[in-house]
Amino acid sequence: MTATPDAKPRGTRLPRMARRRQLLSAAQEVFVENGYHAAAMDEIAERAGVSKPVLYQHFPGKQELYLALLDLHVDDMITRCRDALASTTDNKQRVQAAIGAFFDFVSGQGEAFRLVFESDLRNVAQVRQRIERNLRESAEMISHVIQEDTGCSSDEARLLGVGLVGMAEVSARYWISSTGSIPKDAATQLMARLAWRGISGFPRTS
Amino acid sequence: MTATPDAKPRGTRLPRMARRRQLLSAAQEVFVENGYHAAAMDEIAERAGVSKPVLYQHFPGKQELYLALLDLHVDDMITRCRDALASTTDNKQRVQAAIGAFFDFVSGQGEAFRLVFESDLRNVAQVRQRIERNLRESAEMISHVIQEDTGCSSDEARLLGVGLVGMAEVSARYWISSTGSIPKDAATQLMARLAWRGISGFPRTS
DNA sequence: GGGCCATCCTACGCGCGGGTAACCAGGTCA
DNA sequence: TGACCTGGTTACCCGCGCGTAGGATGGCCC
Repeated sequence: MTATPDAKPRGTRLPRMARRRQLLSAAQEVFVENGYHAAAMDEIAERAGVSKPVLYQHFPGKQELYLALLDLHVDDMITRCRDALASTTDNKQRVQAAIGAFFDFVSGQGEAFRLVFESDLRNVAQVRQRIERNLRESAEMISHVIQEDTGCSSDEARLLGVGLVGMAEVSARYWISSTGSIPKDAATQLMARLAWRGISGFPRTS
Repeated sequence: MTATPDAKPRGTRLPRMARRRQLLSAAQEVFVENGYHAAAMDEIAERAGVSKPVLYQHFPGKQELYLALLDLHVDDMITRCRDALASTTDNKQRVQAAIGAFFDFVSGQGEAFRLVFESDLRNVAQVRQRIERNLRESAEMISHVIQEDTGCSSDEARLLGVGLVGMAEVSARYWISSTGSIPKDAATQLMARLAWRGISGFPRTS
C-alpha cells in the first residue's frame, strides 16, 4: 500500500497488476484525505497519473473500489489483534500487546485507519458489515480469553471485550492526532495499565 | 426533540417556533435513519408534512440544519457527563455515574447518538470540531478528577480520560445494538467495574 | 371591505460527479 | 505487413438533489 511513490510520467504503460496496486494506493490517499463522499473518481485517476476509464477497467464502481481498500485494512487490523493475543500466554502481557496493536495500526502508513474507524458510508450495509466485523472479531478474540479466566457469562465477556477495544481504538486515535506530547510506548503502557488495573490502580502519589 | 407526534393534516399553518421544532424533529429522524448524505431535504420536508421552501425559511441550508441538530446533542451529552461527575464526590461512584451517562445518552430518544458518534460528514471542519469537542470536553472533565487524585501529568491524565470515554462510548453503542442480552443497569455496572478495577479485577472464579 | 403580513405551495434551474462510448498506439506473432 | 491484443485517451451523457423564483391563501387591523 506504500506502493510506487515513483515519478509518474503520465504516459507510461504498466502491467495490469502493477497498475492496480498503484490505483489502490492513489485511491487510499484520496479517500483518507476527503472521505468517501468528497472523493472524486476524477481525482483518484489524476493522482495515479491516469485517466478515469482506466479506473473503471480495474474496478466496477466507486463503491467497490472503496470496499476493496476497506477489506484490506480490516483484515490488517484483525490480524494484528490476533497476533498480539497469540504472542504470549500471560494475560497481562496480552493486554499490553493487544493495545499496542491498535497504536501500531493507527500509526500505519497513510492514516489508513481512518477508513476503518472514521468511515463516512456506514449507512451502506456492505460497509457497515465490514466495520462491525472488525469490532466483533477483535472483541470476540478478547472475550474468549476473558471467559477462560473468569466466571463471566459469554454476553458479559463480549461486552467487556468491546469496551476494551473501544478504549484502545479511541485512545489510539486521540494519541495520533495529538502527536508529540507522549511517545508511543509510554502511551501504550499507560493504556495497558488502565485496562489491566483500572483507574483505581493509579494511586494518589502526590 | 420528541416533539409533536401529532396528526399532520398537511395544510395546517403553524406559528414559527412550533414549526421550527417540528422541522428539527423531522430532520433528526431522517438524518439518523440515513446519515447526512443519503438524507434528502425533500424527504425531511415531506416527513414534516410541509414543502421544501418552508425548510429554507427556517434554515439557510442542509448543513446548517445538520449543525443545529448536532449542537443540540453534543451539548446534551456534555451536560450529562458533567452532571454525572458532579453528582458525587466518591470517585468510584463517579465512574459509575459517568458511564451511566453514556448508556443513558445512547438510549435517548430517536437514536440521536448516531449524530454524535457515527456521523458521516466528519470531513467538514465544522462538524469535526463539534464531534471532537464532545470527546475533548468529556475527557477533560474526567482528567481533572484523575489529576487531583493521582500523580499523572496532564497529558497522561487526558489520555486516560479519552480512553475511558472511548470505552464507555463504544460499549454503550454495542450494548444498544445488541439489545436484549443484558439489562442496562447490569451493563453499566459491568463497565464501571472494568473501568475501576481493570480486567484483572475479574477473578478466576470458575 | 381592503390592504398587509406571515405562512405555505408548485414548479424549475443548474452544477457536480459517476459512469460510458468511441477512438488511438505500440508491441508481437504468423 | 497486417491482424490483434493490451493498455490508454478525450469527450460526452445524464440523473440526482440542493436551492430558488414567483404565486396562492388565510388571518388581522384599520
